[in-house]
Amino acid sequence: MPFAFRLDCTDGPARAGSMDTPHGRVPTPAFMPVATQGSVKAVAPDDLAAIGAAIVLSNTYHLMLRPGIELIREMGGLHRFMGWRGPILTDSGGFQTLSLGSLSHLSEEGVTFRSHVDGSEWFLSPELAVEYQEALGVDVAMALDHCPPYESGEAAVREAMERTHRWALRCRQAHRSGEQALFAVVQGGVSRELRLESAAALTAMDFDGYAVGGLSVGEPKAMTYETVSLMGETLPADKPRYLMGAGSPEDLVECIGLGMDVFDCSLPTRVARNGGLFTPDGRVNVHSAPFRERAGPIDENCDCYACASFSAAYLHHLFRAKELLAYRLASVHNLRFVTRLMEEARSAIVNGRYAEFRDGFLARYRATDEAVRQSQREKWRRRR
RNA sequence: GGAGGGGUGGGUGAGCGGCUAAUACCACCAGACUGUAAAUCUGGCGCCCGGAAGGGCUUCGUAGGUUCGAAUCCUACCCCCUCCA
Repeated sequence: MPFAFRLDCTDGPARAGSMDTPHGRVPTPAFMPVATQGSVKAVAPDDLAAIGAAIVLSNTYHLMLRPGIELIREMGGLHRFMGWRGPILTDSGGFQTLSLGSLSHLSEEGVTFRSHVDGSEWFLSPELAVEYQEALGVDVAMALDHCPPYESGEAAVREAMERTHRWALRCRQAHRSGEQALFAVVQGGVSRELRLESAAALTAMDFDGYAVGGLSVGEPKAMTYETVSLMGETLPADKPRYLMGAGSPEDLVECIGLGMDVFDCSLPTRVARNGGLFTPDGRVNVHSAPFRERAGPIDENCDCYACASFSAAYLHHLFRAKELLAYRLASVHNLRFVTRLMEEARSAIVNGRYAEFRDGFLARYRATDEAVRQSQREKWRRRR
């Protein structure tokens, strides 16, 4: 089955739809757990299925370094290799030109970089990124882009954007697979003008979907939302919009409201491994003292395996003892939290009550967050 | 009974005349984390005042002593460990 996106309904800028892929349907809004190296850290595919995750993201960059694209191809493709039957989207490695900036060098041809694994020298071009993703057999491939740091000047942002466009075209031309979708990445920093220009240039090349890249890289939140909002208004309505790298509960709820369909983020799983757990009343740290004797689950109303089966005190203990189960349970919980958030958002959109849903969620999530901070501040003050 | 070694902040354990309110690790208390080089990183951790800079007070088994100055040297005492009998 070739890739197809269907928009089911809208509620203001918010959209409910679905992406059909060779490995199944993805209802949107959708959150993609991040499986950088072919594994969502600390959780198994069974867990992902139980969580209700419809699609996961993996990374071409990491997989090419280890274990190597050719090996995965020989093992029957990434799906078989990692034991995941559902859809997979791979990032091209574009983000690593930023996050591993000190190890990489950009040229028009592509990016040369040193492996963080063994120091060896590697090269990735738009053509290779496409070839590799085809070899991995993933459902959605991303065009290689250049994601500049937030601190970059206007000229550098423009340069990165224009290079991204040229690379996107090369990816488009190199892309052969009829089954696999290819998404392009809009760049342009927080400049309205550049973003409009980028969206127009890439839309003209006709991709299967459009990602908004270059955000959540340290810019003020207001600028993120402003840019996302602009993209929600600008990108073609009949194609999926993927906001790359955003995944805090607040960002998800806000950005769905601004017209985004798909998200990925390492935050839920990374934060989980450090004891940070999402609840409707804000993020809590189960490693902290207040949870030592809490008999109830982390979140009374959560239907995840961790909350259904274990007390907060037990999770607290697992973290203190550095038991490996802690990472799994916490990751399962956070992934279920954001996945359920997607389900609830979709339902709200379908019922034409998205604004209400969003405002209600944010008010509660932030209010308690703020109350907790306030009480912490007072605690500090009293101690001193 | 004889010979030797040792007692340092919640724990392990450095220091062995001034640079030491005292290294480091752990524990503990917090914070950060957004297309994952992350089961990571950062800060705090004797008491009091201060937002901080900083200031004051009390600490290295106990009690004395030597010295301008002691966790560091001396004496006595208490306790612990090892080996021999």
